[in-house]
Amino acid sequence: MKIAQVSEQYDLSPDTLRYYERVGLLPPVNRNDSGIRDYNEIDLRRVEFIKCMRSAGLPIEVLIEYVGLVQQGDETIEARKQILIEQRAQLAARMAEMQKTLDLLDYKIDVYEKAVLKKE
Amino acid sequence: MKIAQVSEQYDLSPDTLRYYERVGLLPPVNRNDSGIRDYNEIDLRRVEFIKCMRSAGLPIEVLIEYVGLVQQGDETIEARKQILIEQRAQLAARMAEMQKTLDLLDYKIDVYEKAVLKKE
DNA sequence: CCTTGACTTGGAGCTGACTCCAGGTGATAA
DNA sequence: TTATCACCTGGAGTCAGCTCCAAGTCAAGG
Repeated sequence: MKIAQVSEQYDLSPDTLRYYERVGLLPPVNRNDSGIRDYNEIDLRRVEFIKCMRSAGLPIEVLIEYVGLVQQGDETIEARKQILIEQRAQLAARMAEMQKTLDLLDYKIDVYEKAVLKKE
Repeated sequence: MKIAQVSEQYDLSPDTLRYYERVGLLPPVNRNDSGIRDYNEIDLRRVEFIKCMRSAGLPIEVLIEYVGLVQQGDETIEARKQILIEQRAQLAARMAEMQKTLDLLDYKIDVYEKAVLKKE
């Protein structure tokens, strides 16, 4: 699968896909005889994983470390697990913050709604 | 209340507080005779609101627009409400994305946990 | 009187994460 | 054969949101 299709399928620009590869977030993708990237199933699963993690705000640096450990084999399972646990905790903390903001927004919207009704 | 105390109380750097004022996120704070900022109760409530919104990722530009409308009085209540509704929706969407990622992290952590147990 | 320390300003610099661009290659279509 | 098109590369540019800095002011303590 060429980069344009991957780009479309995962809604990531070709530049972003190449950027991910460049910084080591995605291990080098195989090329055809003309040097053009040909993404295989494994690459696609990686792209999907990265997209998911990035969409939740996990930093690229952390993900680079994680995929580096994956490349190194089973010795690194414990280290990988620790990274995920740490990131899970930070993610949960961010979500809790956001929930507070959501509650405040709901409250304020409600107040505005009542103000609008009163004016009418 | 001087900037250092506000900084401490809300865990925002003095530079950040001045930056918020500079870009119009915080209306100009009163100064004492020496030109030093003296935050009053209203300022503090604004700081708290901004901190809350920013911690959930609402863009500064949107918040500037919102506080601008607040300054303009009751005519803008409907517009303000619409901004909050829109931001609430985007926030909820981001949280839903994050929940998916959280679930995937939980699943992966569990898989790693089982892998560790098997090895022992 | 002089120093210290918290404050002021305008402006430059930084970080993370892309995003864009110029210049080049190779396969296909007219 | 020539033009079009998708792809390639290295490197520069962009954006949001701070963060830092130099140079200056002022009040209080020794």
